[in-house]
Amino acid sequence: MLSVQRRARILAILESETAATVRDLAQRLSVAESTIRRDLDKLEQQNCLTRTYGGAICDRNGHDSGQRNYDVLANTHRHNEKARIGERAAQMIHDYEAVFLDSGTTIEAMLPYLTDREGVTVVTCSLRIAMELAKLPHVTTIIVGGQVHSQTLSATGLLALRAMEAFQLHFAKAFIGVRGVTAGQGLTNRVSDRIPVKQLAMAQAREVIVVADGSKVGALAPSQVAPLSAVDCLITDTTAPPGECDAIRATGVEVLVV
Amino acid sequence: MLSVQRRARILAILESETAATVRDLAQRLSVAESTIRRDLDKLEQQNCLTRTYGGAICDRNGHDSGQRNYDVLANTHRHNEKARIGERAAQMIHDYEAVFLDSGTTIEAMLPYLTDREGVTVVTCSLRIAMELAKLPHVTTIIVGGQVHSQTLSATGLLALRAMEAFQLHFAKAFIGVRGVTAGQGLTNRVSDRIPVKQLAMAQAREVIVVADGSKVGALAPSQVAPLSAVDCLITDTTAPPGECDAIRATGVEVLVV
DNA sequence: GCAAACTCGCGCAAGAACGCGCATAGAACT
DNA sequence: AGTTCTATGCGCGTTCTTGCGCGAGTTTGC
Repeated sequence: MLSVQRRARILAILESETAATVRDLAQRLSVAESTIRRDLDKLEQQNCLTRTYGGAICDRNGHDSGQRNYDVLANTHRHNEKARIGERAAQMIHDYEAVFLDSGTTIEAMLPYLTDREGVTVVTCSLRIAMELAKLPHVTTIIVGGQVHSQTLSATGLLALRAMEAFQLHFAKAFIGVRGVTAGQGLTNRVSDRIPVKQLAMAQAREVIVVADGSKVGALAPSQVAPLSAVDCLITDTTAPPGECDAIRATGVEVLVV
Repeated sequence: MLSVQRRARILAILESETAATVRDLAQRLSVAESTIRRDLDKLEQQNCLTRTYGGAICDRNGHDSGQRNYDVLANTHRHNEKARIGERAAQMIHDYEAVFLDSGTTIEAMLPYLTDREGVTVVTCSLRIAMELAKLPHVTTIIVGGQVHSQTLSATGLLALRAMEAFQLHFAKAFIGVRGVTAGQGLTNRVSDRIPVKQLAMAQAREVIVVADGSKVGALAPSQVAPLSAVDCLITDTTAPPGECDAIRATGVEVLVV
């Protein structure tokens, strides 16, 4: 076996098991422990893993590890809810459609359920979503340009608007994530130059679908993104206050509780 | 059997099995190991594969983890050279400058040396570079929009051109990576819709810096990106053929060998 | 807080792979 | 027929990888 192959296997093992000991790797690959140590050193130099005493841990998602920690911390107890919302939202994307995907963890929860789509065109402002989708062979992925927002890793600002205008894109559906949804104030969000991007995407879409976990329903954020009249469908989970769901439904928005 | 037939079989084997040893290839093709080594050298020159100690791995790999493997495996023995090129190139970026960074592993090697810059604006078509740079607080990162190329994870095509035009950006310096640099044919690359993006970035830059490891110097790829007259500086390593370096220097390009 | 067990880094030696020069064989050209 | 050129195989010195042993450093458990 080539040394590069052995290193690739080490990475593969680490990726699937997150961590491994030097001894275990040496046994599984039938080489001396010192060889494994040398391999781990080299791979660490290339930022592929992080060396620890007695083994190594995976660096996969190195760039988004901070974000991922954030995700994990913020959403541990809601993980199942988000996955269900993502699955339901993904069902609304049909083969050969063009859709817009906003940035955000709830939108990202759709990605695992898009692997079998054919001929779908996805436009997104999220670098993370774009990188994930680029793996799928039957999906055309288009990233919106613009200034990169370091927290959300998405394209924002005036340049993003200009890029979207220059692309002259139209979507069958736009999937939007927000911080708050209420019957009275509609969609609200933190003050951010990501808001105009959401607005433009909604304007260019035939159908607007908002995804929001239960904690967002009835919540109010400082800046209004759009009134509910601009929304066709809201997908949320069973932790959403039923009263608010009914009130939103009364404005003509289809509310799906999963 | 003709030598070209044998090389074609080597490529076929590599493509289906990703990697192979010199010994294995010699046995399967019934020739001496030295012959296989010569074949692998030639095929590497043509960027068809990447030589490793004891064998070779395939360059053209499927999507999935192909890119990652390519990065990790292909650059093991060149790691130091690339890092040196990256360091030297990064030195050319000064505080409060606006620069364009192309996609590619050699360009990515610049990133570790940009952590202490102040007020730099970086425009890039590479999702990976954009994600890395977004971590840096004192750097403004702008991603070019467009269709995402799955192998390189970069924005390409007509949409990328439109985005760059809409942004109306100008750069102090553009850092470009290519597959081949020769005194006669200038910059050459694989046929790809990434080429117009490189060309536009070069046109918008006051100074064009090409980064290319030694294997690219004197190498020829099928499609011309630009003549050398469009280039101000070439940064390469000591493995570059000195004769070609001199010939490139004679055309007025500053050649830095690190 | 200390000892035992474990892990690490380093140097060394054996074996594998490499590059290079040279000789041979066949093809192409004169 | 002779010459030149290219491709191939072989031998040899060099370089690289790997495994092992040992002293030093680190973790664990009492």
